[in-house]
Amino acid sequence: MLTDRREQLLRFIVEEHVRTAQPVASGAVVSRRGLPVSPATIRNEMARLEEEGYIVQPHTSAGRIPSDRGYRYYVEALMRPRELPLAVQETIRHQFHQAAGEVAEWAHLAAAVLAARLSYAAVVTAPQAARPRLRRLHLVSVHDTMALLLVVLQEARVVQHTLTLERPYREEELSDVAARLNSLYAGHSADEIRDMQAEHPSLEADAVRVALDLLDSAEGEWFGDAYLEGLPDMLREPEFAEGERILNLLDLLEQPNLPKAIPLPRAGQRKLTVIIGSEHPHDAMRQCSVVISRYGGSSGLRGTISVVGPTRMQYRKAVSMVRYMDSIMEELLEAYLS
Amino acid sequence: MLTDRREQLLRFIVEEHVRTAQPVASGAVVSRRGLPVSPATIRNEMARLEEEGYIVQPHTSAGRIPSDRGYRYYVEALMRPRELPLAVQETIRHQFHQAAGEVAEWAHLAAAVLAARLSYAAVVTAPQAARPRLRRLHLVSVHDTMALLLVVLQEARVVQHTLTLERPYREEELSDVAARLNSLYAGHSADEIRDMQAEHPSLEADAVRVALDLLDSAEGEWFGDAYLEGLPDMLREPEFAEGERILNLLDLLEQPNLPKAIPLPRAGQRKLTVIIGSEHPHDAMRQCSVVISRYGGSSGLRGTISVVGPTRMQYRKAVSMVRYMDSIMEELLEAYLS
DNA sequence: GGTTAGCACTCTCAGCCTGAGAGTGCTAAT
DNA sequence: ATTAGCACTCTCAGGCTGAGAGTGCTAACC
Repeated sequence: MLTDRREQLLRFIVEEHVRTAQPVASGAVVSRRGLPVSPATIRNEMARLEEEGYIVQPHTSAGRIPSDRGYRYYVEALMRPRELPLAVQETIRHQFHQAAGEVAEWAHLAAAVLAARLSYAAVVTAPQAARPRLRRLHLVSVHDTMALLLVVLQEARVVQHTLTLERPYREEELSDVAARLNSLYAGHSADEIRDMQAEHPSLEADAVRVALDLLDSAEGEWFGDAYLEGLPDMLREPEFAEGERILNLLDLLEQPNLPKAIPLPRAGQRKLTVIIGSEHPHDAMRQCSVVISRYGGSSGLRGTISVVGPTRMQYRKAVSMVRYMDSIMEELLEAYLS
Repeated sequence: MLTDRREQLLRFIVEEHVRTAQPVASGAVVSRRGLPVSPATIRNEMARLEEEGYIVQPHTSAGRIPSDRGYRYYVEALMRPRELPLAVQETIRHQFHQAAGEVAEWAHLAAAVLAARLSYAAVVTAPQAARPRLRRLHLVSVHDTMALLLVVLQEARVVQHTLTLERPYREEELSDVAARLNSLYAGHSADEIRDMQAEHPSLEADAVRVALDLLDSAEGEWFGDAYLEGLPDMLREPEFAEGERILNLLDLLEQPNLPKAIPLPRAGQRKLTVIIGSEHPHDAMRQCSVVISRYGGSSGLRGTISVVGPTRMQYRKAVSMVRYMDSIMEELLEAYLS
């Protein structure tokens, strides 16, 4: 445990460094806080904090900056999370009211709002059933020998695939096929459908096979519907000034790589998790911190909300923003998809 | 017009500079080509090319690099475009055979192939009707007071929106509504539907209104369905080493800004267009060249294929790749959507 | 014990100079 | 028209320097 004064000092160093992106010097601590002690005293305390690994010196004649361990201590013990101001809550809520026209749009908007308010990158995944269920399917003719199969999942997500027809079908025939399959399978998961073991004539069999494939590939929490916003904002932070770093992160944060970059917190863990710098499994992320939260669950639908910034992140603001977006997504789920 | 020897020289300078990313020196020209003249002769010729604006010297003691005007001359007169080797054509064709399951996937795959083969960024837009037409619509219940409206466009693209219901509807009621609207409106454009001026009861009216909105917003060639691949590859070219440049391009090439970055060639222009460096309207693109082509048209469906790279681009390869992808997209359109 | 004044020490950073190397332009001869 | 020869210009990496920042240590102090 740290003494009270050292905690205060660590807090100040973290917050000051986050603000200025510069090392914090002993003199600056005294003058900026009007303390009744001399810089030398602060230096002694700093030396102790450094011994214990909470802060480091970039070089001999620089001030101190927090280490990842220091940030961790700050997040755990010193941060004092705060609710978002009511006015901000109102504004955000209003934005969602305007645009709540579509489910995937929720996630997109959530990411955009997070990114805009924090100037970091934000990733939000659309709500997804842990075990995807078929809500309804449709067949639409697009060509003599081709039909479009639309699969609407429980969570109002639509996935599609084309089917090759072995003979031309009229639009009504296709509707009939879809209706028949719906009456059998609507509301069921892939496994349940497989268990039914029904025999189908050719086109129906094709449709069922493809629908099952689509259901299967809709499983897994990350894939398919993650919205990333604000990446350039984050990359403008001074720690990423070097081109090579930008490119590494760019590679890593492209859609298909997201799961590698941001590991999902285990289901058992508490709702909101912070991953700081060297705690990341992936090298390129070692200069970043992530605040991530899972929403949903009660309704069977889940998703994640996360913010990616430099380790020198405004943790308090990021945490309260993520918490709030989480609650908004929960509400929307509750209201529209239960 | 340039003398024959000066043309040869310009061609060599362009191709050598593209290969090495370095200024080309008079000595290098002689030794790398085994010419029976001395470097001094080359220098005299270079001085002439420079006077006429085809090449420039980064500084007094450097070799020459092509100016934008030099690249332009190269593209117009010296490049000798070539068909893609048959083996490559085969491989690519094969990839499309494998994955031709979905229309939007064509565009995505085309972008991915271009990016991978050229190591530049590629943008391909999915085929879109100039005047969008409704192929079919569907209504799916997702909640007591909410339904999902699916609008399938002529080109087998699906757009969706949710409707708020003023009372609960059964699934069959929704199907009936959709069926009625389909029998009236399937195959028509937004304007035609508006002209019919039909009166509808509440839910139907809502559905029609939203469907019209969706049809309207599906208009315009750029918006909605552009696939961008390979951006990091391009940004690794040495001309973009500086972080600030990367960020500017990153901002500009994000989905919503694409139309600003890559202006569409006018319909009247010839099929394939090359835009070189300073010819770009947008500042941040002045170090880039774009090879862009429009595909489709005959079937009423259109889209664009483009490659974005540094001005120091492998124009010949880029042009032949874009040409070939264009022909592939045409074929697919012809085969599946006519 | 904790605190502090004083000071030597270390390190970075920007500016400047330097020599090597690259490649040119010019001149005069062919 | 070509070219050998040479002076010239410019970049680049390396080394040096002085200013500035901030520290750690010591010895004195409360």
